[in-house]
Amino acid sequence: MLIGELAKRCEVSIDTVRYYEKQGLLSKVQRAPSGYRVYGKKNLIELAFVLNAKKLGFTLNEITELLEIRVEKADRHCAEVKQLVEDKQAVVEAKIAELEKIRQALKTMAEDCCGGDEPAVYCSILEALEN
Amino acid sequence: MLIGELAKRCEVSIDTVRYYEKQGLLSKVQRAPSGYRVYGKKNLIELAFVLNAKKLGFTLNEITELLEIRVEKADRHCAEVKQLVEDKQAVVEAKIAELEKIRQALKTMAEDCCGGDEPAVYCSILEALEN
DNA sequence: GTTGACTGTGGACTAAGCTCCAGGGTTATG
DNA sequence: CATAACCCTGGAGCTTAGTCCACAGTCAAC
Repeated sequence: MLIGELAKRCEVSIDTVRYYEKQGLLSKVQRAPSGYRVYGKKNLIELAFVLNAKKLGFTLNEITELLEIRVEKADRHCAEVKQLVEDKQAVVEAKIAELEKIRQALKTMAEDCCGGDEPAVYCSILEALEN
Repeated sequence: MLIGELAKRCEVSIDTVRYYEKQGLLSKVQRAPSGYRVYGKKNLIELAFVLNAKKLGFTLNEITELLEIRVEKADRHCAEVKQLVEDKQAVVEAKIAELEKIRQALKTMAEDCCGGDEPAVYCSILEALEN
């Protein structure tokens, strides 16, 4: 499998695959005599791992750490992996809480505004934004 | 009031104030003979407006639009302002929904993991990430 | 009159995660 | 053999919202 097929299968761009490789997120890949990268099932799983972690909100740096544990599975503990997941969970929850506040503020603002064709001279939203 | 005081009052950096000015977010400010920027109450309110909008998740570009409406208050309608707020609300809600999904996925993963001192060879989290 | 705190400008740099490009080689198809 | 479709590398550029820097002028206090 060449890079184009891998990229298509994983629904990412070729550039992204090469970028991940450069960032050390993908292990060294075999090369054909032409210099083309040749991928196998292992590489596919590895890329899927990276992309799944991304979908869960992990940064590429954090994924590097996850990959490290994955490679050294035998010498690493479940506790380490779980910790990373729980840390991320906490970050996500904090972000949700913040967005909830914003959502509520926006909702209140929108509700207080007449929203009509009246000129905005006394618009309650503009006033609220001035403090 | 010079830039340092304005910045302190609004709890932003001096660089940020100058940056906003350069981006056209703050209207032209008076200058002392020395070239120092001299701010008044109007400028304070304007900066507060920008910062409040930022806190609500508006980008600087979107704030530019809000400011435009604010300046042309008389010729603009409440409906326009309200629309911007509602659009942002929708974006925020979408983001929350996405994060909720992630939160749930992380939670499930963490719960399924023993999290013990066992080597991570059969860690359910690592397995889940491989698809 | 000389510190020290403040302000000015223009431009470079940062984070993250790609995306695009030029200039070139390779492979499959007709 | 020609053409299209694919691949290679290195490096530049993009986005957003600033931050930092050098170098220089200004102002208040002692």
